[in-house]
Amino acid sequence: MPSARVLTNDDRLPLYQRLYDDLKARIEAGEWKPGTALPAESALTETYGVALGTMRKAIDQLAADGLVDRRQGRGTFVRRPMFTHSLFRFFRLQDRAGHPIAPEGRILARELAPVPAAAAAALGLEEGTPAVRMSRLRLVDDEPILAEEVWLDPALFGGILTLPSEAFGPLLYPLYEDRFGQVVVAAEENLTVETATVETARLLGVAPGSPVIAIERQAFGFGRRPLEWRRSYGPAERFRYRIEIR
Amino acid sequence: MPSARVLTNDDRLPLYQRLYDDLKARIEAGEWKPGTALPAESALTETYGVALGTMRKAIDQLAADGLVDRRQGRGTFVRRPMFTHSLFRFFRLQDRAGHPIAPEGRILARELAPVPAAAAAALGLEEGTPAVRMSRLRLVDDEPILAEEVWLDPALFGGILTLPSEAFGPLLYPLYEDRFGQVVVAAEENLTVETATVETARLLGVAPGSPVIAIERQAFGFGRRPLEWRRSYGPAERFRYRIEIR
DNA sequence: CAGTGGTCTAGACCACGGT
DNA sequence: CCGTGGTCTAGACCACTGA
Repeated sequence: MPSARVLTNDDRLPLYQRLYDDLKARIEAGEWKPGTALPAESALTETYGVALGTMRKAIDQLAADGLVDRRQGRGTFVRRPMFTHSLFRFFRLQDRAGHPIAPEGRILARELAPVPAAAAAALGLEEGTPAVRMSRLRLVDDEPILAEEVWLDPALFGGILTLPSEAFGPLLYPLYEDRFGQVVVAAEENLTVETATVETARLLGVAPGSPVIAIERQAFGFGRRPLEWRRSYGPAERFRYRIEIR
Repeated sequence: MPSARVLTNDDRLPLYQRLYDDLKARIEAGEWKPGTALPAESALTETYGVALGTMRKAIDQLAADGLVDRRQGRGTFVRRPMFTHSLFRFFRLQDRAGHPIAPEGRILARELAPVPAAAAAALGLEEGTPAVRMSRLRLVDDEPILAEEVWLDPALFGGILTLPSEAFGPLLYPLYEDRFGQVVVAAEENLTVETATVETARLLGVAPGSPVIAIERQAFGFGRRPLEWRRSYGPAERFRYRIEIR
């Protein structure tokens, strides 16, 4: 007999909503890790004591919100977030055949530095406290497309300063997981347009004062614990966004 | 007895998909006008001869795609598209209380002019043919937000050149509908970043060469008939876009 | 072949909106 | 009060996946 699960949240809400909330909380608490499968729908209906259709509606909503992927005949899997998101969504990064191009990542600097206000607020640190700062360049065909400044809580990621440079691959988040046990499960990004400073222009190989896209990202772990704050600049002439209305 | 409706499309598709396709086609053909209600779910299940749950899934998808709005106790209504979309989605247009501000529209020029390549391709005209061109400024608190150039097929909208200027309200699409019988039901937009030309800078009240957001929009009527092409420029410093990732 | 998610049905009751 | 969409159930069969 499967262990029953009791919903403790507001019982004025529709049952499928409460199921959604509970499943979402369990995923975000790390009960089922990214890439692994949830219990089968039939198993879940038994543990919660609801009808299949109701459970399906809850899981449909999880899938619509991008928390899980359903694959017929296989199961429902906790999704690994696509953190190359803004890169492919907003920048033209395709080869002649129209295939997406994976950018390279190059660490330019690693140090302990006084954390600026925006990063401090995002990470829950006091402004000016020493924190881990990394400068990083993303390139495609040796052409710079994003100049990044990454800030991390030294209590969690202090060891990153002494890692050998060979430990760094093209992506940072797998490193966070493998070396520091911190899984990035969600993020918020803010896009604005600015003009390139002398330093940013030099890194990106554009003229100072030319327009750049600024992307500020706050990344969260389980339980929405803030893990990372970064600000990236990309050349605005590579930016494009397409929308369909209605 | 309601008149039965037979689905003629691919019967290998799920029933709810075929229902969705058929309902969508009927909406886009103008069988139910924007703002009016569809027949009740129960009536639709009878005319199509399907179960309520199946019909609901089809209508759910219409609602998810933004074609209809469901209102409990009232009905399911064909949606009037929100064409102030990019304005509110990408530009910070709020008063101190956080309420959206409706911009004013001011027509600066109306004329017949040789249609440029991009507009010609969008409207299905030959490049260089005379077409209707309008220059328009959108303002909030007398501050310019968007400088627009609008192109129209003279065969459909030629009469717009001789309308009295009092005929123009804050929005163009109601005018297209009332005066020319053309309903805009969908659009595609492309956002890029450019630097302001002398002319655009003058209209927007910014420095020439400062970054601007360029929005190209192609608007469609019933049956995806191209109705309008426009290019708008807005000051980049008012641009902001926020994304949540998984 | 067994197990998973996908589709479809039939019917009950609820909550809301307008008369 | 009636008609609308909203929620929920119970159960049948299909289609895909991998052993």
